[in-house]
Parts: sequence; structure tokens; C-alpha cells
Amino acid sequence: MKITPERKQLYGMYHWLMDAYGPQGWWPILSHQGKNPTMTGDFKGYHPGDYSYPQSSTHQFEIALGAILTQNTAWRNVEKALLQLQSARSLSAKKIKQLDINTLKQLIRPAGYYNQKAQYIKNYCDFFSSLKGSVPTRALLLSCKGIGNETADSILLYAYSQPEFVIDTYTKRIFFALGLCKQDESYMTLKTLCEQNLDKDVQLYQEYHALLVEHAKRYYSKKPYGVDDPLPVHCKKKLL
DNA sequence: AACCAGGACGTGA
DNA sequence: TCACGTCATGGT
Repeated sequence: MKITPERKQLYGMYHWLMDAYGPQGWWPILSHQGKNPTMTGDFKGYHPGDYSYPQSSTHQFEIALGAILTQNTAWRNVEKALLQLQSARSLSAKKIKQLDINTLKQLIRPAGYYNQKAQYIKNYCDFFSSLKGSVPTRALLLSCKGIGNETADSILLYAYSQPEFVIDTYTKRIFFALGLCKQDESYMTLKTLCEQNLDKDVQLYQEYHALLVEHAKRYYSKKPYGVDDPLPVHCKKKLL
């Protein structure tokens, strides 16, 4: 691995974030062992520091489901949808396939965009079954309607432990503020920037994305973005 | 009461 | 390629 200024900055940011917030416990899994029902998973995962997840294909499916439901949606709303599916004993690909589309829409309604997401989920259930436990390629996931760049990478990284770095709008805001990219930089450019400057480490990728989200929720949610962000003082690339 | 949330798709330049 | 409109509930 070439030692670049970007590499130094990316690792500097990571260590600062980890020191500040600690392990995040992503991806939140509703049906994990010894769950704490009071923990919402809004700002933290349910099991920080426990890297034994996912532990079953049930978990893998639940993570993918959450990844679709959380598209442009707050996790607390996704959690309501997941809990309703669980109450209906339908938190599995097999069960959802048996559900009437309109019933599914009502169950996931709290997560918003329920008309399109219900169809996306139906699509994914068929896709998931066809995998028969194998790990999907990124291209195959992207061919599934409703799965774009971020959702595909989230599924691969958190459900299948594949070293795919996840980019989201929060990541873009932070990277722009720190001078790592231009405004509205493309998804793939940022993904490549991270993957070419960081060691190919699944645990690192998992924590890094979760930490960026945690940090962004604190400093990059309302405009103007990045006010009082302590990160640049420590990690911003020095200007000439 | 506007504004935002762990995006993706379809459309038209 | 790329900018833009659309999809929708729930919290602040």
C-alpha cells in the first residue's frame, strides 16, 4: 500500500473518530441474542464491539431488508417497520414472499416510500432465495431493481462481510469539508479513494462508515454543514 | 411548520 | 453522463 497524503488523512480521521465515539456495533440486528429492547439503534448499533454478526442467513436477510428500508429514511422509522414485520411473523424471505403486496405495504409503511419499497423487497426476496446461501456479486446486486450503489455495498459489507467501502451523503459532506473531494463527487470516485488508500479490512470498513454516520449526525445534519466540527483541526490536509 | 432522514429510479437534455 | 423531479412517514 502506497503511503499517500490521503491515506494518512483517512487513517487520522478514523482514529480520531474511534477515540471519540468507540465501536458502533453496526449493522443493528433486531433478532440478535440478548437484545436490549430499550436500545433504539438510532445512534448506536445493538451490539458494539461484537463482530460475530451476522450469525445466520436470517441475519443476512434482515440486514439487506434494513438496507432497503433505510434508503433516505431515519433508522427509527425502519425499526418500526422491522418490528411490525416481526410481529406479523414475517421477518424472512420465505414469509414475505407469501405476503400479499398490499399487506406488505402496510407493514412497512412507517419506513416511508412504502409503495416502491414493498416492490423492491419482493424483488429482493426472490433474489435472496435464488442465491441459496452463496455470496452475491456487486454487479448482480445492482441488477436488482431498488438496489443502488450504497445499498449494494451495505449489503455486501454488513451482511456478507465483503470489503466494500460504503459511501453515503454524510460521507460526501464530511469529505468535502475536509478537502478530500469536490462538492457532489461521484459515488464510485469516493469509494475508490477510500479503497485505494485503506487496508482491505472488513472490520475497518464496517466501523469507518458507521463512525462517519455517527459524526455526521452531530455536525453535518443541518446547514451550514460542519459548524463546530472538531475533526478538521486534527485531520484537515494542510494547505500551502 | 419547514426541514430532514444511513437513496434509487425514470426522464430529458 | 448528469441534473432534476418523484416517492412518504415521522421526528425536531
